[in-house]
Amino acid sequence: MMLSTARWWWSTNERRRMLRIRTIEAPAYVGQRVHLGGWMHSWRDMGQFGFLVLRDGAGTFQAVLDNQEEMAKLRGLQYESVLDVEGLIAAEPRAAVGAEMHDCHIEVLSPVLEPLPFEVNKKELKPGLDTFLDYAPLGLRHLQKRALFRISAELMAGYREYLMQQGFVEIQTPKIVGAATEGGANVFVLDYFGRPAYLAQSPQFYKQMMVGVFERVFEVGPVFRAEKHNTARHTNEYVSLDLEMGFINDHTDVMNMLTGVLRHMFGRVTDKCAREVALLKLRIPSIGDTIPAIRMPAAQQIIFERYKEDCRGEPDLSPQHEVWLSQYAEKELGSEFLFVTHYPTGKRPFYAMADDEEPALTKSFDLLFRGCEVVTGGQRIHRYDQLVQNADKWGIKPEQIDGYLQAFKYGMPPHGGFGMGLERLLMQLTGHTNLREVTLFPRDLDRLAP
RNA sequence: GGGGACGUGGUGCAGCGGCCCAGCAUACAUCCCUGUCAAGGAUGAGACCGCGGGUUCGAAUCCCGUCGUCCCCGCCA
Repeated sequence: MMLSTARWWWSTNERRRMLRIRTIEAPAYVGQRVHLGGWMHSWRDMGQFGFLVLRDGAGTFQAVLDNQEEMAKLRGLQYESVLDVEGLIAAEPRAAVGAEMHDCHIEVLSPVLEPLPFEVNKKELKPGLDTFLDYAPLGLRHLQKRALFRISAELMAGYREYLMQQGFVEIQTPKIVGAATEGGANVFVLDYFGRPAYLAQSPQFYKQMMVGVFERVFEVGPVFRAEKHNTARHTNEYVSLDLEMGFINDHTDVMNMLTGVLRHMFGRVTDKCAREVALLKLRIPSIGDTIPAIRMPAAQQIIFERYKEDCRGEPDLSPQHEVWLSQYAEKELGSEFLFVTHYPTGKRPFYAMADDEEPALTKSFDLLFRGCEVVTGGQRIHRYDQLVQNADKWGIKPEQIDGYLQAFKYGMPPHGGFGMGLERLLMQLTGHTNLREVTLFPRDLDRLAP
């Protein structure tokens, strides 16, 4: 249950100290005079009296005003004005939560005088994405919108909670880096006291180095991709839930850890976000002991047989392929999740461990969730000479990745890990179709503010 | 980087050659209402139909350009 946030509050109305409580705690204070502080969510003037719904960081609560003097204080105020309302919490069966505030005294803490650009107190948020993002500080106050980010917070909390139980240590790796050698995505270049530096596109190298220190590490942090992609499932900055773990047998150990942490994260959302889940009408997926896994070539064979498109031998899956495979997994395997394993060597970074029996394939995996890729991971090469050799094959000179190689030179255990896109996960969980809708302040091709 | 749509009061939409000096919902203003909870009712204000050219007797509507937005693909989380 949520901790009480009740605090003593100096009332300028009453010239005395009174308890300020949060709206969701209010029903527990029936019979007491308290303060509620919050935003004017709605105001329904019925003539002789009116209903004021106050919204705070936790929820909403209704106050009934039947005093013309108090009602007059709301004249000229727009919604979202910040009010302190002092009054008596009374049991009232006609109120939505069985209680409401009576005998209210209002103090206007911060008046809003200009009409809002759009309504934030309606059931659904109306404006288009661009308009919404222009007014994100306001729009994010919408109950559905903020429910989304409360769930996001619990996903992160669940991620941390589970991994710490599993002996992982949380780390923060640098986001300003001196070399951009991982390949794949483009990196942002910045001026570092006259030298070029880059925004980290992944904590990959650093979390691997830290396996040499703690064996098991994880990080929750931003990553930056300078790709000029313009799609509904890409942004240029996102939150990556990373982990890396030592002493594994192969990539399936990492997949099992991922399965466990996801199950825990969803469990935590179910426990802690019941109101948000109900508000958004979410269906939280259940995860059994294991998530089904299918090898890349077999996946392509299924696409060929069931959907009549021949992508066999292609190095990667297209978004359409991922949708099809998810459909297949749901129908035939009863799972909204599906691991696709053994991506070809050429499609994966130089540190990816090749499969023993089929060296053209890697011990790697992607996790598909309701049709979209949300995680990529695998086993890494841990032998120094092999890593140097492979880097060379990818055209990377050892001196470029000096610090990284050092970890391996001085002994690294077999290890692996993954990176999970927080917003991607949230998007799929909440049924949104544009990543920007589930990113607090998205950064994309042409949006840098707010 | 390639392809496809769409720009109409604050917001979200309708209208797609003359019935439109532009309609609806909501927001906003004034008023009515003693149980609202997407409150209801009355009245009112608010848009030179993204911008610039052109076609036409006549353009929100057709054409060209331009800017902006959205979507799909490449790439990826």
